[in-house]
Amino acid sequence: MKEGPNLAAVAALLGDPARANMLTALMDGRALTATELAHEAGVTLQTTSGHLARLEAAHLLRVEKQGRHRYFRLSGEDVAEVLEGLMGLAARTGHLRTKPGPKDPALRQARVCYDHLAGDMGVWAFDRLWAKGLVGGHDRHVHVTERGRAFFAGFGIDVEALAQGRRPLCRVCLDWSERRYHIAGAVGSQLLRKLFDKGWARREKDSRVVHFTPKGRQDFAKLLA
Amino acid sequence: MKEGPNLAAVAALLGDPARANMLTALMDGRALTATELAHEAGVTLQTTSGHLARLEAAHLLRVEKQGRHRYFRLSGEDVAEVLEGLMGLAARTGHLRTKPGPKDPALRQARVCYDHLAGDMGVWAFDRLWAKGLVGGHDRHVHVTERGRAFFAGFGIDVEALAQGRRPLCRVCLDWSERRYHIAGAVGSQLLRKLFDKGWARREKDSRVVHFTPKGRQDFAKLLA
DNA sequence: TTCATAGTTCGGCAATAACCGAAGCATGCG
DNA sequence: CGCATGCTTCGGTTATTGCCGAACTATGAA
Repeated sequence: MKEGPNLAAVAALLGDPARANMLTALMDGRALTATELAHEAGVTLQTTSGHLARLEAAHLLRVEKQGRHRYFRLSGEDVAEVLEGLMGLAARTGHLRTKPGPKDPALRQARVCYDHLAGDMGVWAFDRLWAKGLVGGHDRHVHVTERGRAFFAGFGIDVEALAQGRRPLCRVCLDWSERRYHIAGAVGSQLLRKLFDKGWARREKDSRVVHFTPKGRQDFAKLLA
Repeated sequence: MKEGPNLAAVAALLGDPARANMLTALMDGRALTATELAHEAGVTLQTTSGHLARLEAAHLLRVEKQGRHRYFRLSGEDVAEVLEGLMGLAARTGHLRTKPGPKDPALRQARVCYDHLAGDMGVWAFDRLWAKGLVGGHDRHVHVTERGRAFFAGFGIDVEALAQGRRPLCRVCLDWSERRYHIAGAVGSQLLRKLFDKGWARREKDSRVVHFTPKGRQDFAKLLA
């Protein structure tokens, strides 16, 4: 009758508005304190505390103690991926939160997803990497090609070194606004970092929105032309 | 504070055990009736009805009406993908369920659906009829062609006579094990009857299972070759 | 028409759990 | 030390919602 793991328990955790708000706030990969998350969720601190305990028990969050603060962050990229997927389903049903807020277009254009680039720009970048034969594979199993290694090296990303880490080198992540894949994994993470380092883009404060400078956009386009 | 679509509403839908069981049962892409889903979920039909209405309203399910049955299926691959992702998170926490149960292979191969042939054999027969140009049309509106009339006459089925009756001459029926169409309607009914009359197949007692004799299978294959 | 099956709607009950106030620890600072 | 801050635990209230029995509608078969 029933097959596979019990998804209901996890989904129920994500299904509470307060918890969902907290997780959404953590989608950008930052670590936030319980007090900050309480504010995000719009509930009192003691309520938040209970929620966070449950999320941590389910291994959806990791916590880092630091003095009298406790910093919470998503436990991994896979959590962010599922959250993005759920947003995709929600967006499809027209269940937009309220109306598309003022930040919505910016969010659709470029945003942080965990620690890599999402939105229109993220999907475009993945498309170009693929078209240029810098990443390859089929379905969702993606890898960096030989030519890709050279390309990333030229961009200041040492793929060989990343490959030593435990983290999957290259993954894809489904984009809720574009309904297509963008690049994730260690390479995706480094790619976004380089965009910031080079001054091509910067993060909006307290938001997932990523702003490209005019020149940055131009250079990025040229890079992947 | 809040960015992006409201994932809580969708996640809450997936977070109920009964609904999660229904969705899990639909994960393989088949279409199931409300009664079957009620059984899967372990709740009564009226409870199921409410759940299905909500899932459909959220566009997580699509429904196909067929006679007095309503066949539900996942609305798309993206839904299945999110469910998979949630199972992944659940599995990570060690929330495994009971083992998968054994299926009934005979039922999948050939069975009675009302009064016509379903299962692997039923879908195969419809494919052949279609490929040979004996039935035609598009989408779900199917009719017997001129050549088809001659073919069925040769098999002992008088299409002209059947056309006099109130019952639709030729319909298609969605197959739950193959999740494709097989032939139904008056012609489908007569076809199955002829299979029994000719001794090519027989019904298992108190079951929907249909057993073909070796010779019957051979002759049927030759007929539609 | 009459009967059977598939599914929906309605109403009330019961269990869950989200919420907050208040009190209790723990850490850091002066 | 005393005090403030960050967070957790406890208890009781409240709102939600999942559930089923019963009655109702719709389709099909005889």
